[in-house]
Amino acid sequence: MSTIKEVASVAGCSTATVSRALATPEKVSEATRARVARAIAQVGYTPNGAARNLRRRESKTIVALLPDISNPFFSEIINGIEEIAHQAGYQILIGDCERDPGRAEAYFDLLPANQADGVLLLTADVPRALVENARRQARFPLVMACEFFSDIDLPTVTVDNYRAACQAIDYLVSLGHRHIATISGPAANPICLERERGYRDTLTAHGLLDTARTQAGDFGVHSGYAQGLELLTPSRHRPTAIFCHSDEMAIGVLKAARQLGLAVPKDLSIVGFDNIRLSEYCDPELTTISQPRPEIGQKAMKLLLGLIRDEPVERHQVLETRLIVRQSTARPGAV
Amino acid sequence: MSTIKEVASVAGCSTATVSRALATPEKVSEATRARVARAIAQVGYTPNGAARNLRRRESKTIVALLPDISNPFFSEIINGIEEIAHQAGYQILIGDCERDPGRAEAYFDLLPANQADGVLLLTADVPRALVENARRQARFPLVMACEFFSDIDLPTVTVDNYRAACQAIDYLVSLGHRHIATISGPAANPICLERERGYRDTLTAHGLLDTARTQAGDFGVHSGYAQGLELLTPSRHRPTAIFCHSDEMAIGVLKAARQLGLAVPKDLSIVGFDNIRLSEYCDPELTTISQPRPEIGQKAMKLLLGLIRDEPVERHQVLETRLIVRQSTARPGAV
DNA sequence: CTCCTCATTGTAAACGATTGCATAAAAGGG
DNA sequence: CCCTTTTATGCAATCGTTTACAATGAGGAG
Repeated sequence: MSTIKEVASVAGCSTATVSRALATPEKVSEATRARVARAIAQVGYTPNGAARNLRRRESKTIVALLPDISNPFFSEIINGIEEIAHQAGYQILIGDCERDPGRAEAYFDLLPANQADGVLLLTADVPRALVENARRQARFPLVMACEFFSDIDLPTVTVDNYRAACQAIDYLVSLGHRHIATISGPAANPICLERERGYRDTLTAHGLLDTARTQAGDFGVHSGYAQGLELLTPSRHRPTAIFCHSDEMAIGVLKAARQLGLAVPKDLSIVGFDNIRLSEYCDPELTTISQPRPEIGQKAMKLLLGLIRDEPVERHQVLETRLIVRQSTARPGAV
Repeated sequence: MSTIKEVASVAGCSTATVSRALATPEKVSEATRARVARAIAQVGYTPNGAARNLRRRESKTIVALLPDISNPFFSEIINGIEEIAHQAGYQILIGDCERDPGRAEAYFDLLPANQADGVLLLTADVPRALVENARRQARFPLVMACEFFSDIDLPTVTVDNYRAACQAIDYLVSLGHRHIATISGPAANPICLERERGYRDTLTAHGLLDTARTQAGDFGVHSGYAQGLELLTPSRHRPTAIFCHSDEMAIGVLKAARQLGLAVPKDLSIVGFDNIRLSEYCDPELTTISQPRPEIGQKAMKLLLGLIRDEPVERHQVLETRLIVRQSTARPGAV
């Protein structure tokens, strides 16, 4: 509540000196610095952020836009983001956009309003006009992580979704599976398209393309369950393995299989994606593809900082995934 | 990037009029309002938030402090908070404090810095000095949700943890269980103490107090697993039912039971807490206590808004829980 | 002793909005 | 037609910092 003026008068110096004592202590004499420190403690001074932001024309805040806070997949990415952000003195405003696209716009508007210095976009599901508009502005540091736009070249941090899918499918084929289905995320999602491409290319390489079958979900556990029922309901060609684009959906499939009396992995192998914490605690434990989530967050934040500071940056960073084999996969029919 | 001055000059009026056209349109003539609107569109004006915050002495931002973002339990509460907050034109800064208490302090410091107008505390695990200090300040709107301090009277929104526990234990006793153990959250946590009290009182009421046994976890799935193993490893008095203070821990117990060859619910009944989404997708589906999460968030945010606006408020709000019976509970030994 | 440099501090002008007060014009009342 | 009220607008101070620039004094070089 007290201002820099009061500190200055108590310390017996000008406000400029107080300001410098805080921002650039090396420019202030030892003695003055001490007096200022004492005065600050005495009056209980906290610099007014709004005034500082106004004057400095920066907010030390960045916006992280998520498709869905409640998806546990994102929380560890956020942790990575926060770690780097706080080190650099930035705050994070987390925005959830799932409900309506108006939300996203409100968050983007914080940038010209000097309420945010950059945007970290963790979803491609925002009105593209926003993004295109942003790119046109001179100062609008924007980084995408995890997802991306296939036709707009933005700085990105992603994993190699194509290769990850190839790896999963290769593994299933090597176990002897010949009917491998996929439950993907939203059909138009670029990362899902990449994974789908990996899936189909790998099947093709093994001469199995004609058995390909994909259902689109939404990454959520319920859609996994629903699409799982769809795929597994008795038919001529019931798949013996399902590759899911998220662990949550894989857990949904687990329930569908249980309900239909199919044993996992004996009658059905399942591969998930993300390696969320609970994937080790379901029954059977999930074979899945692990993404380096904290690292994605860290790299994305570092990239954004680079853009904000106008430093040269590596605009496209691709991180490694890892196939983690647990108990939800086996040779078809094996005990 | 353009300022109110440019708008004013284009619209041919003073900055005061532009400001009023935006903030209190009814005080500006129809014609001027239109000219201003056109000018704004023409120069692409967005009001500078920092300047506004400085002048208005408010930030339209509130801080929500969580123990752990990655806990799915909180995300729906956040949704409730956001809903109300956005309606009222507020932004939410989500703070994760788990790692170190310094974090919490940094967030609290935003208030005197005019960077936040209030704090929504979703954890009691912050240095109490912060809270006590906050209470002493004149303007420091602070609301607790879910958790609370037993010895500091702050405005709160909670559920009746005592009654919820009673209900769960009553139900287990009514099924015929005589050895009911508990896996609680952190031992010193007030809500856990409440639940523990409900647990013990109910056992006492049924003359079963001597069979009480509690292990402390940390709400996380791994601690449920570890404490589950502890409780279930063969001994003279293996419990036939376990009441867990979170669904995640219940899922951990499920794994422990599986590993020890115990069938749920035949050999062991399990009751969780929170009714997270995945509780319906594990095997067996979890009997649990549902908390009205979005409503907790909404009520807490409304309460905080009331405090910010200096309106009369209901300082302590208690919401209802509901026991949801699914398949993880049964009569002991029943098929 | 003079001049220059450097370290330290102060002065005052921004930053971009909001708003109390004053003023002018229009409307209403008698 | 004059006086009062209302409506619409402008003027200018203000919010609390930061920072370019100027000023001061001390110390060193010549």
